[in-house]
Amino acid sequence: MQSVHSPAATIDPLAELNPQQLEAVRHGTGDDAHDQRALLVIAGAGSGKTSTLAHRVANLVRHGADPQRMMLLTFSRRAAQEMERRVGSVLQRSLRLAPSAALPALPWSGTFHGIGARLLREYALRIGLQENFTIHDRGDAEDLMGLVRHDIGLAETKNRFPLKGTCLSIYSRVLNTCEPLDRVLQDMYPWCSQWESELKRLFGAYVEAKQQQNVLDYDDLLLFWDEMMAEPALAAEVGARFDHVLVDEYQDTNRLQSRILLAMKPTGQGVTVVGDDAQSIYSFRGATVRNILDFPRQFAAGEARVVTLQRNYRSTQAILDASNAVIAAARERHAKQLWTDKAAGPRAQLLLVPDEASQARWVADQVLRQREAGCRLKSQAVLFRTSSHSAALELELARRNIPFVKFGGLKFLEAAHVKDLLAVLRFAQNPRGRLAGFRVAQLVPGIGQATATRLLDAMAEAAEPADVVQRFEPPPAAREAWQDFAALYARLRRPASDWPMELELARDWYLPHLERVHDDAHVRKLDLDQLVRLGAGYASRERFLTELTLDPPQATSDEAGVPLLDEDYLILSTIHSAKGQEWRCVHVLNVVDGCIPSDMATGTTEALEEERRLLYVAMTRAREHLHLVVPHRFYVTQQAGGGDRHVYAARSRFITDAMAQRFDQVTWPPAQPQGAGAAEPAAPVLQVRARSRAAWR
DNA sequence: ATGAGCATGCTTTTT
DNA sequence: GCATGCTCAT
Repeated sequence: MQSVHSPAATIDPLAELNPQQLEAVRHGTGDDAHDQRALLVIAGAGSGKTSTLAHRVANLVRHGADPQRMMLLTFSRRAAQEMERRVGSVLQRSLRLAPSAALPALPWSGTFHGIGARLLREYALRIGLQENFTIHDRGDAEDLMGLVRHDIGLAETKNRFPLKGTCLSIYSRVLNTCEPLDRVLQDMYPWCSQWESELKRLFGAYVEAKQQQNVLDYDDLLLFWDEMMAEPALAAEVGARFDHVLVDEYQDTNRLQSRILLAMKPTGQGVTVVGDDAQSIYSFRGATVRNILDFPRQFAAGEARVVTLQRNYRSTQAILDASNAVIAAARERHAKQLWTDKAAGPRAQLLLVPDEASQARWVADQVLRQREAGCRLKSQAVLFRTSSHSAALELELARRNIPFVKFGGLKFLEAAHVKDLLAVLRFAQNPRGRLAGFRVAQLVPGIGQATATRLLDAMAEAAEPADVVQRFEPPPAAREAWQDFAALYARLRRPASDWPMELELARDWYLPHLERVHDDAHVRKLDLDQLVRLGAGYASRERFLTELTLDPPQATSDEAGVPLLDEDYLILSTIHSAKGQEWRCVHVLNVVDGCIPSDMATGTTEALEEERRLLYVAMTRAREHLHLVVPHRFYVTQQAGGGDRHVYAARSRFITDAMAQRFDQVTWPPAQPQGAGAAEPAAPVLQVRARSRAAWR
């Protein structure tokens, strides 16, 4: 958001744009209508990218484009909603709509995977899919890979065979990068190269299993879409449905995604992509910067028009100086230097603290200090490489009653009880899904693996698998409990939908089993209640299941419910989840070697370069204040409670000595003449307070 | 055949 | 510190 306007003052919203933004917004419309080339917008951090894209969409609509015939591919549903909101606001101002006028909906906006799922469901019958397919998330996909791996006898090889997770990563990488298996093995998984033929066999069987079970994994959503586009008639039909296809964060797309885009719009007419190669941080998922670098020369009708946005509206010059210095050391990049006419502002700070505990204390202190200085908690963020890095800080914040919301690294959908309840719904949605069925059947006491397998085999044989559930004969001990489940299942299978009522029914059936199996059932029940509340927001069971797996709750606030949103709270986020966002004040934790770059990622130069861009992304989120915290002693995780194994960490290699000159270097706590007590001022205070509280109990 | 009880190992980022 | 995988008694 680059500036604030009073609604009355602005009639031509384009007046607020700079010449390059204007060029991007107007391309192909008005005076420019003769130019129907594809458009590439290279948008540096904070250069008003979202605003430009929103204006472009609004401008197209003003020139007669139909929002129903626009495809907007964004990185998350949140980004899609934000885009919809801002397009609406621009249109409202430019067309002088009444504030109450209905904003144009962009029904085809979402992630590649989300849009893929919708298209595939719509075209299912024409491309040989059943339209009630369910979607496996990463965990499900791994589990299925594990089962298949076991079934075809690769689990007990003489030399250890790659784990199921590794197998899935390899499989996924082959598809997303469109590279042959041997190449991928050589480049990324050299230690698995000896298993090439076995892996090939495994992947074949895995694909077979998915198809028999009417399930798709994440990669299938792109793969089948791509295959659909390889059929000229279908490609033409789908392509013709959309006059405009706009892709945000193009630097984080992979080969498969760019192929889909090209197949839909081979001439490039109506195509807009926006991105910044310096912010590419998803290569672990197969994304490649080549997409954005090669984009201009891909289209039949000629080279794409390229517009570069270098003017930064977000950060002070001091913050840009520091960020520019970090990215300037990158090996290969689209040369570009961000500039601003904002005041210099305070220099970025490099904070040297003794350990993680003091890091947490310093950040908490600093957050409160900034708040006193008028910076709301919501305008401040703490960023970190890995979700677990915020653990110490979370404790400290809780102790001081500082509310926060954490983005990224959420494992809500991975909790066993949440998976159980969702499996019931998925089993009802798609009776051929073995994973869900297997899980659900074993919830019934007296039914274990053997009986569950018997059930699912019978279902796989049957023409109407759902009927098998009703007439299935479990062992006598399980008969009564099975009847209860069969009744629920019949209810869930009724064609007339009574969503979200059926979600409650499923939960009510599940609760006794939850209590039987888990001794912390009361805690887990809260998650289920949350799931039920979440479900009420979706139109149908299918939409709920699909969108929950493709776009799971991002933040703990999604769990905590709406009321919290009114309050002020601090943002905690992984750097990945901070993409596209900005705050007045940003703290980056653990700017030490081993964390940034992660010690998992120092193997190849590519991986290392990505870590550098990650730090760059973190730094460029800041508008006014930027603090990089460097804890000197870093505790080793994964050790039994109370352990004090630690390593002495060095400042991240991305901040060289020369670069450090651009920062204010501060040591905290400041050295005391006597030293004693300086580091732990909080301890005695807390004791006194605890005692005074205890007096009232 | 089931499931309780114990040992082991693995931990980045996300659609 | 948690989930998965194993063993063993029922």
